[in-house]
Amino acid sequence: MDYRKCERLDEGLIKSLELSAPDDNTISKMSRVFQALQSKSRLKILMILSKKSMCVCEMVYALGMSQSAISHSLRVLNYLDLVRMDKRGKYTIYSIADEHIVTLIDMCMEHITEQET
Amino acid sequence: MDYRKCERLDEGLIKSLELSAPDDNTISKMSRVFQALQSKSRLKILMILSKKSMCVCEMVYALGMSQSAISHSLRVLNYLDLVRMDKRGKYTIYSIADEHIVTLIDMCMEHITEQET
DNA sequence: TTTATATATGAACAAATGTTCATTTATTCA
DNA sequence: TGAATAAATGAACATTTGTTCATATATAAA
Repeated sequence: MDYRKCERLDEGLIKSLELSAPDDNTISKMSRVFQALQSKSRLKILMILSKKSMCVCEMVYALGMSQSAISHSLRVLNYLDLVRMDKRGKYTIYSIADEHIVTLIDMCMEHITEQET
Repeated sequence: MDYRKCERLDEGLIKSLELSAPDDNTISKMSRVFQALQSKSRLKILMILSKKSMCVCEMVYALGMSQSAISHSLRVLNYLDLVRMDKRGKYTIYSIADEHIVTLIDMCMEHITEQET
């Protein structure tokens, strides 16, 4: 099937939309960020960190997850600059990297809750 | 190892944070939304739909993806209320469900671009 | 030093995902 | 009606993912 036959298709218009689209590299980075937010564990970590910066021990207690699982999750979050880490002696204190992350999560929450009505 | 021994841990404080945390069902739904946004294909679809509502044919042309891949992607996006579908004759016109989605994507983009500086 | 605590990481494995290919359903028009 | 176009879907497959378990590293305290 040749979908270029579609009578709705305005090739010129679409071409101009393509030009204003973000490049593939940007899309890849965005995809990786959403990929990080897609895990329930990592979401829970970000949500609790948005209320209070914490060391790993505190998260183990607060989230009821294993230390290993939390550390692995934090590594991903840190790699994508979603959390910041601050090593103080034997503790590593994690915190939310910036307010965009909080907004991102809030928008998603609002989307969910509005859908319910 | 018993992480409750951590001297930083304030069990009362953490308990109060747990109480204000969203329930597991909400987290699951959010996770599914981010999961949907994590695919490059679906991101591209949402981004182009944010500029113009389109039928599937137009997207095939604009995104250079197969009709099947696009349809499968749209099914996921529709299931999660990220896009709206409007059947008009033999065409199905898809559009962005609400402005939260656009904000969500914009926040992510801003996060990416700020990180680069 | 030795011991305890805090965190990071590697390997491995089940589970989930995205695409392709083939086919089906739906709609329009001749 | 039959042919053409538009869209949806099922099966199958390789790939990616998140956790667990075991272990390593780092720091502090005794």
